[in-house]
Amino acid sequence: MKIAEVSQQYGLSVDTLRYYERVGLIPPVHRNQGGVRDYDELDLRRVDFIKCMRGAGLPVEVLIDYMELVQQGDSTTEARKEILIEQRNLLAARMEEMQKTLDRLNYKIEVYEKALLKKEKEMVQVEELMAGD
Amino acid sequence: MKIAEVSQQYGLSVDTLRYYERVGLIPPVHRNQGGVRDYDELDLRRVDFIKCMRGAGLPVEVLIDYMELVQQGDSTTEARKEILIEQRNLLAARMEEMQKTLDRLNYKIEVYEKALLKKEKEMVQVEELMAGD
DNA sequence: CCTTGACTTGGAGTCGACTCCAGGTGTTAG
DNA sequence: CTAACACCTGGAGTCGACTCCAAGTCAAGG
Repeated sequence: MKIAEVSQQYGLSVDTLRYYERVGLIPPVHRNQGGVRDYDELDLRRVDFIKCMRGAGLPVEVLIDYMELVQQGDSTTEARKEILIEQRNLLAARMEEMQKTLDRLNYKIEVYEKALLKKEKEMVQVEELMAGD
Repeated sequence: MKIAEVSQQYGLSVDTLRYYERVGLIPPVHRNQGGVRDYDELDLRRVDFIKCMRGAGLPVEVLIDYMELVQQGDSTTEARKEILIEQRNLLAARMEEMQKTLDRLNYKIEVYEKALLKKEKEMVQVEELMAGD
């Protein structure tokens, strides 16, 4: 699969895909004779993983470290697990914070809704008054 | 309350507090005779609100627009509500994405845990073999 | 009176994460 | 044979959100 198609499928720009590879977020992608990237199954799974992790805000640097360990093989399993655990905990913490913000937004929206309803009622009253009945 | 204390209490740097005010995220804070900021109750509530919203990743620009509407008074209630609804929806969407990532991280961590356990068992077996009993 | 320390401003610098560009190559269609 | 097109590279530019700095002011203590 060539880069344009991958870009389409995963919603990442071709620039971003090349950038990810350049900085080591994704190990060198398979190329055809002409030097053109031709993503295989494994490459795609990596793109998917990185897209997912980046989408949740995990820092590029951390993911680079992680992918480097993956490349180094079985001896790094423990270290990799530690990275994932730390990032999982950070992510959970961020989500809790966001939940509080979400609650606060919902509350404020409710308040606005009530205020708008009240305003509307008043308008009706004014109309009635002006209509004189 | 002076800026250093606000910074302490809310965990925002004094630079950030001044920056927020400069760009209009927080309306001009009350000053004492010497021109030194002296945050009152209302200022603090605004700091708290902005800190909360920024903490969840709402863009500074959107919040500036929102705060501007707040300053403009009651006629902007509807518009403000619309902003909050949109941001609430975006936030909820981001949280869903993050939940998927969280699940994926948890799954991967489990896999690593199992792999490490297996490795350990093998080590024990090797030890037993080498001990010869 | 002078120093110290917390404050002020305007403006420049940094950081993370892309995003864009110029100039070059390789394959396919006319 | 050449034009069009999708790809390539290295490097520069952009963007959002701070963060830092120099130079100045003011209030309190020695």
